[in-house]
Amino acid sequence: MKVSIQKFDFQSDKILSSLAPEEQQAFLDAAETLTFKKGKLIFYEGGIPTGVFLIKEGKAKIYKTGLDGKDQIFYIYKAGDLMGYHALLCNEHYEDSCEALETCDILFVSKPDFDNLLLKISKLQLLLIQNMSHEFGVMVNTITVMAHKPLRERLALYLLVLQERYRSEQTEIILPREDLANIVGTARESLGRLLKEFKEDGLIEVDGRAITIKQPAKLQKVASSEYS
Amino acid sequence: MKVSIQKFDFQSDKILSSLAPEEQQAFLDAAETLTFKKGKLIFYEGGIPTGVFLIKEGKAKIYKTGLDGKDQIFYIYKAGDLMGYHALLCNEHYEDSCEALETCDILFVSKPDFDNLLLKISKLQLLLIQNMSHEFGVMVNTITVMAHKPLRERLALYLLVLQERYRSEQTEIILPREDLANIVGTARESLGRLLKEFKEDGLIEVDGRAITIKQPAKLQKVASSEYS
DNA sequence: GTGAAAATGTGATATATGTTACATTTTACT
DNA sequence: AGTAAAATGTAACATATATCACATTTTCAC
Repeated sequence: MKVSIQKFDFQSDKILSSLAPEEQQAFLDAAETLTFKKGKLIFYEGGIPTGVFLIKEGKAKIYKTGLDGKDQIFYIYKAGDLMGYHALLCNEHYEDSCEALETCDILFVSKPDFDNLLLKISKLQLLLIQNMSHEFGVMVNTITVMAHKPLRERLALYLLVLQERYRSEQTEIILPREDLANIVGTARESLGRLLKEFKEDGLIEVDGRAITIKQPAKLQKVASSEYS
Repeated sequence: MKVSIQKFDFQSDKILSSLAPEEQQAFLDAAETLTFKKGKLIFYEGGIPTGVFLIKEGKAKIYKTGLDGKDQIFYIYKAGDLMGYHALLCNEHYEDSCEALETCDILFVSKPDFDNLLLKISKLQLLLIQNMSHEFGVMVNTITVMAHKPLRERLALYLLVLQERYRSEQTEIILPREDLANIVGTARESLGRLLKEFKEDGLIEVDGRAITIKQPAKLQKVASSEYS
């Protein structure tokens, strides 16, 4: 059975984009713009949430550092995505950290202002509910993949997922090997070996850090445990 | 660093129990009672949600079947827990399946009735938001554990988690080995071997299917990568 | 209670992936 | 542009865990 890529997409751009123009404007009015340079932390595990973040420009990774010091990356947010609202909404400390992968322009709305928006824009609560219940399904799929799929299939799958997420902006996947390894859940060295194999099989093309998918259909098959 | 058990608990009993008595009554009034015998499916992956479920009596597992035919269990729900609302709320098909682990008495509220409750009980939306954002953190932790922790630590952790969840009703963990393996994310045989080790080390006691934790503190250490 | 079916225990074996160590290349800062 | 620091490639090796095959026990239905 084919694995569907959309089942790994949070659709975090849908919350804001589903609001009416004047409601979106209310959000913009409440926001201030912050800039995070590459490598800077936007929020971090254990920290206390003070608001929500909307990426205007750039990409950021959400991850968690395990006891062994290795990171697990759950998601790469891109321009248009709303993020950092989970811990805020349940009044808990952040369970995860968020780091800018490149220079990011970010709209920040403080907790009081966001609470205000929640009251003023009745639809917003419903959109959050819809989005988080969708995210739950994504997490369920992610856990299944991590726990059961062998590395080769995980890599094939996540290459497709990343490609899809980057598609609107660029055709290649540009990401440090270590980050890619931490998405797929493996060691940097094992990742390298497999990338080489994929390259030799003509599934992808590699140019330094940039990975281009050449045969998505075949990659799909690998991701779905159907390889010759 | 110590792994905290509560970070793996959905707190799915909190939604209903946080409502005022008359609001809870409204829920009860909208519900009908269904009984599922052991092994029966309450809902299943790919199915279309028609309502939500509250367990009155019994336990149920939420799981997903991988392409390889092996199940991954995410959660064991028990009496008092509300479940099955994610797919309903985002208008998607179920991503997971739910099966009764023992005979379950379940309160079912149909989608139209639940929508009604959402309108009538303003607090309910907020409680759902709070709960799902909390669940997100649990999922984040679960993925990290699955991707990074070795089997021994995962088993120690989940024994503690299960013990905590069962605590109010019984002191032992009673679960088929296969289910336990599918929670921890391993093969039945590997699980068996490790249980034997734990038993020999005096960490647990095993009597047929029943597992009793004898040294929770030591198990904690194993779960936290601190074993001698 | 009894027997068939299911679940569990056990041991041998295979293998995927992590680990270690180091050479080489690329990146990014001044 | 030059250089130190970071990232990546490579190979040998170690090992945790899956797999397979089968004996044994337990469970459950009749």
